[in-house]
Amino acid sequence: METMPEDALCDVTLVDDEAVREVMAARAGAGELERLAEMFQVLASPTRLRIVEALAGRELCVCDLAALTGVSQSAVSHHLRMMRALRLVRFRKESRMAYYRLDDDHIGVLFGTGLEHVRE
Amino acid sequence: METMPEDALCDVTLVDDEAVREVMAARAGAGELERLAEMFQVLASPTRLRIVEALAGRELCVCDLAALTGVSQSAVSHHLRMMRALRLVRFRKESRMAYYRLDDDHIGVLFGTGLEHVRE
DNA sequence: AGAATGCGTGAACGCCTGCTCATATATTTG
DNA sequence: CAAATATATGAGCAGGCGTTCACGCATTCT
Repeated sequence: METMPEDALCDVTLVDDEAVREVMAARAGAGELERLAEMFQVLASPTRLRIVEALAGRELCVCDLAALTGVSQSAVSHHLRMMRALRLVRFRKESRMAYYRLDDDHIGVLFGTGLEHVRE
Repeated sequence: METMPEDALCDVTLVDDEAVREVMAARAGAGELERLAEMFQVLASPTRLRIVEALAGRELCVCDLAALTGVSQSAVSHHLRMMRALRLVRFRKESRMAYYRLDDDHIGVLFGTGLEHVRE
C-alpha cells in the first residue's frame, strides 16, 4: 500500500491517523469512483429524472418521453444517449420507433432512496 | 408490461396516450425532482464520493478529509458546505476542529447501490 | 418514386461547476 | 499580547453541461 506522508495530515496530528489509514486501505479504485460519479451525474438533472420516473415499469418511445419531459425530441435523444452509455436505460428498435426502458432495478432503487431522503 | 400498440404512430406525438397520462398523474412534484437532482449532483463528483466513502461509519475532521481526497483544505470545505446544504453530512465543532459524519444511512445506500451498478 | 415521420448527432450558445488563491474568523499556544 | 492552527468563505478562471438549431439517416405512407 502506498504511504501517506505524516505531514500531509493535521499538524496537531493523529487526530485519527489510524482511521485515515483504515479508510485508504478499504476504498474503491479511482476508476470505479469516476464511473460512479458519472452515473450520479446522469441522475443529476430534473429532465433525466423525469425520464427515469416515466420509465419505471414501462417502456416508452422517444416522442412520448419528449412530451412527458417538456423538452424537445432532440434534447431527449441526447439525454438517452448519455443514459445508454452509462447503462441506465436500454432500448429496442421497432420499425422507426425506439422503445426505451430502465436497464436494471438498481436505477429504481436509487430513485426511490433519493426521493426518500429529500422527502424526510 | 403494458400493451404497446403496433399500429399506432406518433402522429400527435403521443403513441400510448393512456400510458402518458398514467405517468403524469403519478409523478413527483417539480420541486421534489429539482431537489433530488441537486442531491445527485452532490454525489456526481469523485472527490465528494471519496468524502462519502471516507465518512462511512466514521467521523473525520476537515484536514484528514483533505489528505484522503488529495485536494486542498479549501476545496474540501467548499464541498462540505454543499454537502451540508443538501443534508448529506452533518458536523460537530470541538475546539477548532470540525468533525463531519454522514447525515443518515440513505447516503450509504445510494453509494452502495451505485457501486453495485457500475461493478456489474 | 417522393413526401412524411421518428430518431440520432454535431455545432454553438449561455450557464454552471470545481478548483486555487487570498483572506477572514475562531481557537489554541507561547 | 502575538503567532500559529483549523476551518470557512468570496473571487475568479478553465472546463463541462443542457438546451436549441440544423441536418442526416432509416422507415413508412401515398
